[in-house]
Amino acid sequence: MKDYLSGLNTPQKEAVLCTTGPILVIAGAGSGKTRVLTYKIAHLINSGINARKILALTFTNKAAREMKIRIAELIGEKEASGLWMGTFHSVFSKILRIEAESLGFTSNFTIFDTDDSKSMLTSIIKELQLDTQVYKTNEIFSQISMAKNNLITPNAYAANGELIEKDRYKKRPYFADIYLRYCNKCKLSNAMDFDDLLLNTNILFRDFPEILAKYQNKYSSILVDEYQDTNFSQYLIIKKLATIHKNICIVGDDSQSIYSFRGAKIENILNFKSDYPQHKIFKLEQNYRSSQNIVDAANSLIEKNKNRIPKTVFSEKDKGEKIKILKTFTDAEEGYHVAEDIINRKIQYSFNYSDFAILYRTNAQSRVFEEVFIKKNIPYKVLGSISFYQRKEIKDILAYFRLIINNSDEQAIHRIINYPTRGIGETSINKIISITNSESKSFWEILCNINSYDIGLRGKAKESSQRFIELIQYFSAKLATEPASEIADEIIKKTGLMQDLYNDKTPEGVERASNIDQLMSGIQFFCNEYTEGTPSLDKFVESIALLTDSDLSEKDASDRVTLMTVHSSKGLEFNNVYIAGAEEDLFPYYLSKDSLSGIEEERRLFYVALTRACKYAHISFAEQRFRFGDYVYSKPSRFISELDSAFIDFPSQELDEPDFENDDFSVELKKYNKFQPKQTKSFSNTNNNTNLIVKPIQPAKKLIKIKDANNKLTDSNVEIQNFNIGNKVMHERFGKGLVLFIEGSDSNTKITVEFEKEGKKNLLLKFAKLEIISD
DNA sequence: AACTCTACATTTTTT
DNA sequence: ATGTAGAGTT
Repeated sequence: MKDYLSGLNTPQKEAVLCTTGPILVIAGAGSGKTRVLTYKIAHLINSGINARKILALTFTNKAAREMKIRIAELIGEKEASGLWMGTFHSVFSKILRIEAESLGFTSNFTIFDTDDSKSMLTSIIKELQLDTQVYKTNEIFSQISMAKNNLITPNAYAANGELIEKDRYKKRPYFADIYLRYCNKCKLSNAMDFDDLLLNTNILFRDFPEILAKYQNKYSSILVDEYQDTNFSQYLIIKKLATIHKNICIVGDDSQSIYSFRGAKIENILNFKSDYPQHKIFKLEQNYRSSQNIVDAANSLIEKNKNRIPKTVFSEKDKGEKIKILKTFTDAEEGYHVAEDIINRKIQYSFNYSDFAILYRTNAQSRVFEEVFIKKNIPYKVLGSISFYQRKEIKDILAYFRLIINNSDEQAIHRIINYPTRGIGETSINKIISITNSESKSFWEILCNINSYDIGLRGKAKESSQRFIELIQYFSAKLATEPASEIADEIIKKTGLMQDLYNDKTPEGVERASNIDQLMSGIQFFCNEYTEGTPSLDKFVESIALLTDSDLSEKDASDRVTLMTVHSSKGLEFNNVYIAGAEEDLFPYYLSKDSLSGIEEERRLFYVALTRACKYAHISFAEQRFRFGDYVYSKPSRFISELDSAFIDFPSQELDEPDFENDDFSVELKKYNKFQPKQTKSFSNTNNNTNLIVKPIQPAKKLIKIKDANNKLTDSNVEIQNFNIGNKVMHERFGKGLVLFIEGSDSNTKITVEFEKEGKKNLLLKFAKLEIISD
């Protein structure tokens, strides 16, 4: 056994050695949080606690895996083997499989992924004949998700007058019906979505005290990582499990709470103290990752947040370089200069490409970097592109697997009942669905008893559905005895899927075929590694249901620059970090700007981005960015000016008053020659088709008002955000409209203007063509 | 059932 | 710009 305490500083050591009672570890960025957690678990086991009695919850599979390995290294594989460590979803899905019967599920229940949930919702909305423009699948989905994460079941929802009233106000009075129907369908499918894994755990613990007691006694120590990102549902599970022993250790950093859009409640960590009055707090404030400059700058930013636990993160590393701020004219140029900077630094300081990361707010921003990296021959990898398991060909095969494991899985049936084509068309499927609804039976059940119901399927459809059932049953019978690899092999042969794909010689077809190969070898690998009995297909599907993309693309050890969103960078570190697109409306993102909590979360996000850097941080923003097919002008992010200027390297006068009106466009335009005013574009997204007209009022320094087709000043619900023009322009509010001062332009100048229509944020970036008409 | 056309929206995503 | 979903066409 290693001396695992010697490598820890005082607060770390104290946190590790304190093994009983409620413990809150506030772990600043880079303060050795994972280290404390792993050492603490090792210490618990060393001090005689059976690993089986320890429950350690993480937020990613990756974090769980890495920690397990490190614990095994510390205390030996055997001692660590019984440890319950995993994500909330994986741990509680295991418990739910054990206890499934109590809730009316069977242990082979399917886990619906987001796509399954959404497509089920889409079909429900259509069945109820609701307006898809009002009942948008994505919005309904996230509303259901939020309800579930706050433990509001469909019945509780329907009984809650306030919620019902809100829906009525939002013109969506049927939301509760959709929600109820969705839950019923999931149940009929013997399926749970991601949120159900947590919700049903709560229901299980609420309705079956003896089951709750079993697990309360089982886990004598509970540890939770990334507590700031737990939602209410997770919070309550932990709270319930910890009531007996009260040995609960939560680790987190309120400053890094960036997942509220998924229901995470920063209050969980802020309220820990009042939840457990007898708690102890340990603050890890020494940052071992970043230079002083970076830590100090990040502190100066995060201090602007009101809602936080006070702490002072410090670094004892070198002062390091100041944070460099780069302003460019276009996004393309931003990419160019960043690439140059990477090349220079790589040579100057002998860095590897893998020492560099580019962090951005939105995935769409990766493009410009990819383009320039290709041109300049810089190797790179983009994280967070389409997931392997999201691909159609993979999902199709997985649907076969899922249906074989769980015949009730309606989403799986929909996917494959007519793939490959069997002549069971939409009409037949719709007939069955309507019976499914009236009889409250699963799709499969109806299909199996096709003669008992008045379905009216004609000869061919009936015959092929019979053969389809037999095919699935044939495989279902083999589940328990045959290894996954053999069944999978037979499936793709018997169904003709393989044939289809290998016959397709288009580049896409070849790629699809290779993806199938990859899946197959993945299954083979799973079977080879499996040690506890038969590596059956259901075990395989279970093992991948809760995986994400980042769990797969780990092994790539090649030397590349990493491109990813700030969100996915959490927990990682790089010697050189480039934060790109530090512009208002992009970072902070415009949809997050209307509330203080939104802005604070964006600020935390920026804080996370900055604190990924060990030695060097670089922030860039472009004045003009190609977005949604048009050029968009933006101002530098407020977060740049919030950074204490002592730690940054940027001409101060530009920083103080970042406003683009004062820039000389004509010079820039000449220099870059990239600016092309839009020729024509109608205000396409409005119903009333207003033609806006710009009218000069003064001849010398032209004062221009925006008027509508009736020659009236535009009313206040059209707000001009920004504009493009080939001349120097200034603008200011003028009553209901907006006044543009255009210097030296003649009356034929075309200009484009961005609008935001009240209540319709998604119109923010739509352009309208304006004409200048003379008096 | 496969194809083409059109309208539309456009964040972040540990599970 | 780009991707997708739904409608319409062959």
